[in-house]
Amino acid sequence: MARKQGSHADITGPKVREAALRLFARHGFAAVSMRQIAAEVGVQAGALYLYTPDKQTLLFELMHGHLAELLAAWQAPQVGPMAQLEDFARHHIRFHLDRPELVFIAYMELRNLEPENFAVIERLRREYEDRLEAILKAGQAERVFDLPDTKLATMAIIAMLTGVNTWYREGGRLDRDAVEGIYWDMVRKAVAAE
Amino acid sequence: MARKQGSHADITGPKVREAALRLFARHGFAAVSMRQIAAEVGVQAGALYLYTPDKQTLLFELMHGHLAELLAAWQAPQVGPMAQLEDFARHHIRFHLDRPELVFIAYMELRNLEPENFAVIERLRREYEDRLEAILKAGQAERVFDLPDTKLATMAIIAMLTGVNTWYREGGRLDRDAVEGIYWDMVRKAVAAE
DNA sequence: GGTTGAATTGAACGGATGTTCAGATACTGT
DNA sequence: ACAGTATCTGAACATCCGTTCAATTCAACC
Repeated sequence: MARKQGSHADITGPKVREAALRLFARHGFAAVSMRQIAAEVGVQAGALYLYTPDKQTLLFELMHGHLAELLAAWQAPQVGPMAQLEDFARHHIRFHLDRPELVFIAYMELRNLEPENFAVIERLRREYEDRLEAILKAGQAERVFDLPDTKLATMAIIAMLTGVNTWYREGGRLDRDAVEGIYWDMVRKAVAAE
Repeated sequence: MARKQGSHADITGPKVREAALRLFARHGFAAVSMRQIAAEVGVQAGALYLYTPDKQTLLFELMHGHLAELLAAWQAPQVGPMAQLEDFARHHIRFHLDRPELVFIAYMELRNLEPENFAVIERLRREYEDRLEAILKAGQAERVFDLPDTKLATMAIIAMLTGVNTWYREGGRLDRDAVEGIYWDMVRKAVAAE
């Protein structure tokens, strides 16, 4: 037996990535075997190697795609620093709540990347942080913000916003818009000139 | 050969936990083998089972010990909510910066806990969150704080404070006291009544 | 209708996994 | 000097791992 009816590369390919995403997020990269991924796709383990050169690349491409999309999805609007920061904060929450599994993997599986791949991912993450810091610096210069250290504020804000993913569940007490508003309120106050 | 000179349980036992801590933090629970831990201790894999019933328990006890110590190490001082919050924030940063490996494991390896162990750990974590929320609620009642949602503020503050561990490195641009002060400043402003 | 080639199987590779345990060793108390 | 026991080794267990590849099957094209 080989090749069941109607099976094609353009169907199996995405299914492999989706299965890997789901399983890596749930059990962790190291704890998931190629055979488990194959079973989820409905295929034998050997067939996976038509779609990825190896397990490591499967992980790397999930992370890389995620960060590339994150960077592509947002550009600072042509407004003042306060409005830019609000746009950034709201967009960050929305984008991350839409992709909980990718976010989880991108944070948790960094140590399972080979050094070369790790460097690529870290560069992209740094790029994202730099965008936020640029806003904070601009606001600091205009005395709209009052921050003792823009780099620390950058890290603090990103940690705080990404933290939403650890507790938010669909259908809970608050919907996304409400969460967005409440978090923006805290960010705004934390950075504002008094 | 067996039992080298001067080896005793009260030496090997802690060494096993230390090796597991170091290796789990660096490579992740699933990626570390009992043989690797044994090699780090300087012993054969079989000997580990004199000190732990299995690998899972080794992980659970590291996490449990960490959270038990976290809860034991801090009690709210008999002062107003603002001073309590400052004490909490500063203590949180200090405590977490002192134990980066335990903190890392306690956040990253939750999914590798068996359901029963997971429930225990989650209960302790929840207890810690509740302490912070109690402060926020008290401050809200006294109108010292102005928060649209104390539960979200709790999660936001903890995420922000714990985030320090992801970037802080000894000997960097800022020392612990400076970081503590800067973060407390942001927390204070974020929750303060305007 | 026969040929070609993409898609997949299933077996195999060497090696690693967590855990158990009989046997060997060295320290402790008498 | 001897016995007893705590500590550890080294081999074994069954099972899993990531990856490769010849053989097979099916769909599309001529």
